Amino acid sequence: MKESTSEQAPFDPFRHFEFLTNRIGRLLAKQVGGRCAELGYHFPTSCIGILADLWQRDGIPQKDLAINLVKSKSSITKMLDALEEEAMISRTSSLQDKRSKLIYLTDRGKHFRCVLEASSEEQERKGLTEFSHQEITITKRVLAKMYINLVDAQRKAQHSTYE
Amino acid sequence: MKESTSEQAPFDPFRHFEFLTNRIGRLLAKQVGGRCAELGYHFPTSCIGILADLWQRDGIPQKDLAINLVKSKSSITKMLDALEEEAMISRTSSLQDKRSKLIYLTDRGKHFRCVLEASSEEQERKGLTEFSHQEITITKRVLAKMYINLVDAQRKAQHSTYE
DNA sequence: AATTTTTAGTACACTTTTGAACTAAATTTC
DNA sequence: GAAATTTAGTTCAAAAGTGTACTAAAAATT
Repeated sequence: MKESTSEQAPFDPFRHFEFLTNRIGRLLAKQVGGRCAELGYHFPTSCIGILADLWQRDGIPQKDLAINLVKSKSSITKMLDALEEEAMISRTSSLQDKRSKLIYLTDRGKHFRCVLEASSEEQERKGLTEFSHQEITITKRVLAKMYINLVDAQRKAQHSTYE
Repeated sequence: MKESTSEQAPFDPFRHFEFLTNRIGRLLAKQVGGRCAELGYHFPTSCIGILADLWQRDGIPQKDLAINLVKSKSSITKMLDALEEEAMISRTSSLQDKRSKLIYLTDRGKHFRCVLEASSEEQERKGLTEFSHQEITITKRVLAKMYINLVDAQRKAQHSTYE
């Protein structure tokens, strides 16, 4: 079993979060995007991330979306254009801060949540049969915390002057 | 605790793998990309995924890279152009199958692994202090299996005639 | 063994995403 | 409280990624 040569052990991308999350993220996005297209919703797949944030809390400014979704603010602008086109969201200028625009879901945008959640849960049931409930709970908790930590670091880094 | 109104419970993106993996994937990619740039390597961040696969097994054809990385074959062509430019890999026509090109790491490409792995492990140590060894092991195992299942499904779907 | 079909990779047009420059509003500094 | 700095969002050019059409080779069909 043991190699006594000077050869380096083979690299295992599956042991590294950066590769695992990245690839799984794209694979799942593809799945979700495919299902949405079938259901007749026509906006770029990545826009669903914006809706996810709005389902959690409505009426947030674009800069928050950019930070949470890990996208540039110009990307968010374009994605919102697409979502507005499809009547999923509306932009309203904030009264407190006239620079800022608050993003709200339309009824269509709210309804879409039910559609997606249903198909999403079914997909997850199918895909995660090999794992125990506990394993899945732990995995989600670890990932959720990882995400919060990373986003937080990102948010802070934005304000500091990069060395 | 219980809501007796007809209001829907707030959506929690953190409970869904598609959002968690996608966002964490992009956050980690940003980190890794930043570190590589600092070290003087100048190719698009996503190209590191190609190197990761080659570190695991050298001399594989482009189609395998496309499937494993969840990218189109045209993307892989462009990424390999960039990596070749930076002298990280070389393309060799396969003798068995003259259509196919096998991708090999150069010495520079092999060496880069050590550079990245070192900085990657340090980063992970810092980022995962709150979790037990067991939690991390479970999370990685679940993700690794998820990835294998998803990629496999993808590979099969390619061969079937899409309804 | 000639013809058809499939497969691996490239080329190019098109979409998505980004970075840099810009506008307008808010905040800070003096 | 006027001037300088920072911040939120848009615009536009450029980069990264994809889909379609293509070439050449392999495999399957006849």
